[in-house]
Amino acid sequence: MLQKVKQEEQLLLSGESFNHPPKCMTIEDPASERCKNSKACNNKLQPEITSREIMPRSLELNSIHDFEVGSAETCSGPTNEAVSSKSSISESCTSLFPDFSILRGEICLDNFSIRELQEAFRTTFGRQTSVKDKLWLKRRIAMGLTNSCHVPSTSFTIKDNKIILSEAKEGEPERLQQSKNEAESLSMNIHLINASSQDFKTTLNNNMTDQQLSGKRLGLSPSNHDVNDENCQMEHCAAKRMRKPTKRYIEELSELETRECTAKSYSCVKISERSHFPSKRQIKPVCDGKTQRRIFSTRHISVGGFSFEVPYVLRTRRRQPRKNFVDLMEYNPATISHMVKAAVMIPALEEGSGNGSRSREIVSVPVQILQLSVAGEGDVKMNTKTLNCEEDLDLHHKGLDANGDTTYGNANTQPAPKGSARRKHHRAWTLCEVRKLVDGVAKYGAGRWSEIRRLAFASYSYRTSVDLKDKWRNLLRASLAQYPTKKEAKNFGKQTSVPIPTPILSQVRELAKLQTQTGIKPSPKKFAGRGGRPLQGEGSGFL
DNA sequence: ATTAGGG
DNA sequence: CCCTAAT
Repeated sequence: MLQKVKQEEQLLLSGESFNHPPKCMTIEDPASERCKNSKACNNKLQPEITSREIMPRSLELNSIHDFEVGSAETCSGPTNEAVSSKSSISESCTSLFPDFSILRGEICLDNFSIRELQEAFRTTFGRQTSVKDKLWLKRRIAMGLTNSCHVPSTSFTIKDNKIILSEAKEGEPERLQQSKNEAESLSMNIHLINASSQDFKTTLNNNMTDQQLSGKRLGLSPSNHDVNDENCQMEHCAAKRMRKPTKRYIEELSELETRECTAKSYSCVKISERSHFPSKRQIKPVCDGKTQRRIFSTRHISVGGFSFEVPYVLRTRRRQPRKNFVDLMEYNPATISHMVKAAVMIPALEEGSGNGSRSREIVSVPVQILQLSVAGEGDVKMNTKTLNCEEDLDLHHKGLDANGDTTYGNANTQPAPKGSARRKHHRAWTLCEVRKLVDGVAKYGAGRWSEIRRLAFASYSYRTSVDLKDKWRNLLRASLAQYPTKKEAKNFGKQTSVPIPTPILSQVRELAKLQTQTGIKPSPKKFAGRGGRPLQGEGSGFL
């Protein structure tokens, strides 16, 4: 019986044109025999649909509803431009009954040739497509028509991987009450593979006709494992409410898209063309002036209505995506010349926010003037003018120190985006800082890092207590390691970082010894090296 | 949030 | 410096 019906349907389909109502071909129940003739079906449908005109527009207006109402009112009216503008499809749209063929998604689109599908795609999305994949086109069109559809469903359920449409007669309001038997009669052979199909468990809004339902369902059932990534994105955008993507998500997306865009000649532009944002993916490689090698590149991505600029470098970072060119510049100073503008325009995110969030107790905030001067082939010298840096005068001759100290400090006039992660790749410890640290340890004791930071590092907002602890550990190591070898003189000239003066190291040793003695922490083996070598100024009174 | 410790 | 566990 079923076969028979289907065969009939096939026949009808082959004979009929696109405006064949899908309901008639999906009917599996003998109860639907009344619809054997598609014309009859359509004729029946018409009064019902026109009666829908009174459907309140304000009631959950979405694209589909708009569309439906428009179709119902006047078939070629201005409201349903999607229909009326279709070249081949619109032919079937007479003034007598609305054309729901488009809404029928796969079923009716099945009959389209690729060219027609492309045309439909064009009128749906307002742009051309060169895709020849029929399936893809169908799904795209259906998706486009159901995009952002909210599916307020009250009259169909899912059962046995089928969407069971609850509908009594065509368009009767009491279809909500109809018998299950009748409901089964209209069950669609739509398999919802997606686990989210449970979401459809609710029933559809009773304002919808079965045709509309079928259209929606076709659009919404993400049952195809499409290979196309962008298509999947599109689907998700349409099927779910988008949530603001997390940083991690952006990163991963970045990774994915990088692969995608490098592997094949990407055609991803077309996704976002209709977006509100100018979010055509832009690839902006930054090349080294000399080697012309790509160092990094960024491009815009738009996810769920949010536009981001994501450097490809992010792929290598597992967290805390780099937002700041400064970070990159630290590693690729040669690229600075290409990014001076960016460097000037981009605020120092980390310090800006760090100051605000972490150190309220800042007594004196050094005001700096950041000057970028491009010299030669990308060699940039950072000149920081520190107006208020106490006790650092002895270091000013070292560009590195001054640089590491406050270069990216508080000079930003732009508001620092909040929540920007503290990302300090490398900020060399200045002698000043080391002294302060040692002083703090001497005063407050090792281990009370937060206190030291608060009291002794008030003006160094970028040093956290963890930093202090780490530095102290390193100092300790250095002091212990360096002491027996006594070859610090050799390292002195080579080290790029600040060579820690011997007195300080000795002092560190002393302090360490002291700490262990008074010690909360019994770890004598660490400081097994006998501490006695007397040095100038080594006494604890010095700092 | 702070600290300690491994990486 | 980063990360994480422990507190």
